[in-house]
Amino acid sequence: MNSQSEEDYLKALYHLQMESIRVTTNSIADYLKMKPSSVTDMLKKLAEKNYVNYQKYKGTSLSKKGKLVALQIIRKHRLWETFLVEKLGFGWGQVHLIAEQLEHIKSEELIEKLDTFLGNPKYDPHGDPIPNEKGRIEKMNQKLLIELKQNQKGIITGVKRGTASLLSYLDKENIKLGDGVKVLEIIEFDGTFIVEINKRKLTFSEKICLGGKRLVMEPHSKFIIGNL
Amino acid sequence: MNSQSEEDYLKALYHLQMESIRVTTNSIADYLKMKPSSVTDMLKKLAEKNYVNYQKYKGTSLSKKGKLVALQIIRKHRLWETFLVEKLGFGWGQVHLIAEQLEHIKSEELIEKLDTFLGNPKYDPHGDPIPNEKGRIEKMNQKLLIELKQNQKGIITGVKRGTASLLSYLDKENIKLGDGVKVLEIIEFDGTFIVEINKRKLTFSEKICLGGKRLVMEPHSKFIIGNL
DNA sequence: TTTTAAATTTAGACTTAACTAAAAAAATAT
DNA sequence: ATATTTTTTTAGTTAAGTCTAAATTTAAAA
Repeated sequence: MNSQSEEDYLKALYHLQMESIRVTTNSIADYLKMKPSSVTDMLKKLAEKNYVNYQKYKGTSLSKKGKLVALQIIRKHRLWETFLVEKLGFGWGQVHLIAEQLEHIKSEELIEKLDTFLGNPKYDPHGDPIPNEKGRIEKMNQKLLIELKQNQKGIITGVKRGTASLLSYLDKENIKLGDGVKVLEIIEFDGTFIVEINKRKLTFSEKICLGGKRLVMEPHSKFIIGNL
Repeated sequence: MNSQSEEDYLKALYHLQMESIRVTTNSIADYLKMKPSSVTDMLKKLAEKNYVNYQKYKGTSLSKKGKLVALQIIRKHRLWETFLVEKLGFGWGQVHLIAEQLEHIKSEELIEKLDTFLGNPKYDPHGDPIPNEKGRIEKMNQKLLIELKQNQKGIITGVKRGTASLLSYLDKENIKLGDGVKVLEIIEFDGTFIVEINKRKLTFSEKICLGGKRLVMEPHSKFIIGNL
C-alpha cells in the first residue's frame, strides 16, 4: 500500500512526463510546492520500491509499475471529478481540490462501482480521458484552439492546463464542454482570438489560448477543439 | 484544521461517551487499537485545543466544541455510508471501512451537496441518525429486540454495535431495514430467539440479540425495533 | 578552459503520531 | 491499613515526510 505522499509524487511524475521527457528534481519540487531536497528523498524511496528509474543528478522517469499506479490515481481523480460535476452539481472550477483528496481513498471495489454508477464515462468534465482499470487511456482526436484559422469551427472538448481562475471564469461565462466555437477574427498584433460561443461574441487573449511561456516551442493551448 | 488522527479520537470519544459517562484512557486505547500512552499524548493535545476536558488520571469528556466536531465527522460518515449503499449498491457490511476514509475529506460544500443529492436522509443504512449541519440529532423511537416478548412484532430500524461479520451475515440472509420481525419463541434455557422475517423462520442466539458481555447491566441488543 | 551560476544531493533538524519500558497514581484485595 | 494489582502517565525511541544549510555535481558564461 502506498502513502498519500508517494501517490502525489507518482501522479506529478506522470503529468510532468507528458510535457517533457526529462523530469528534473526541481520541476517536481515546483509542481508539488516542495523543496528539491525533499523531492530527492522521496525519489530515492520510490526508486527503492521500483516505481521510478532514478539516477543521481540524471533526472527521473516512471517505471512501468510506477506508471500504472499513477494512472490508477488519475483514474480515481477523474472519476471523482465527474461525480462531483455530474451528480453533485459542482462547477468546473471547484472540483480539483476535492478530487485531490478523494483520489487517495483506498478501495478497488469503490472505484469500480463509482465507474458503473457514472455510466463508464470516457472523459472527465475537463475533457481529459479517464484511464480504465488497466491504465489504458483512449485518446481523443483533439486540436488546440490556437491551431484554428479565421472562420473555422470546432467543439470544445476540453481545457488544457486549466487553472482554477480560468475554470471559474469559464463557469461564470457558462461555457461548457460540447459548446460550439467559431473563430470570427484573429488580431495579428497580439494574437487575440475573437470567437463566437453560444451566439455570444467573446475575446480570448493569447494567454488564455496558449498558456505557458514558450509559445513557439510548446504551444499548449488552453482550449481543445475536437469531436466530443 | 484538524488532522485525521485528531478526528478519529474525537469520534471515538463521542461513541464511548454514549455508552458510559466516564471515558477512560484504556477504553479509548482499546477502541482505537492503540497503546494507552499514545492516547494520553493525544488527549493532552486535544485538551490544549479545547476539544476535551482532560485531567490526569481523572478521565476525559468532550467539550462543547469537541462534540460539535465529532458530530460533524459522524455526519459525514453516515452520509457517505448512505451514498455507498443507496447509490453505489454496496451491502450493509462493506461500507464501514470505506466511509471511515471518506469521513475525513475536507469540504463543507461537498457534504452539503451530498446531503442534497441523497435527499436529506435522516437515518443511515444501519438505522443510525444523521446529525444535521449544526450537529443536531433526531432520535428515533426504538426498542431493543431483546425487549420483545413472544408473539410481539416490530420493524427493523437499525443494528446496534454491528460488527462486520454480523452485517455480512445479515446481507447474506437478505435482511434489510424495514423488514418486519415477529418473535415466535424465546428459548428460556439459553435465551435464543426464534423469529420470523420475510416469511422465513430464523434463529438468533442471545449473543446476536445482545452483544457485549454484561447482559443484565448493559443490554445492548444488536437489533433495534422501531417505527421506520 | 576556467570561472561562475544553477541544479541536485547530503547531512542534520523538526513535527506528528505512533511505540516500549519504567514510574507514579488510583483502585482493589487482603 | 497495607499490599497488590491495574490504570495512567512520563520519558525516551522510532518512522515518515518535511525543512534549512552546506556540499557537490552539472551546466552555462566568460
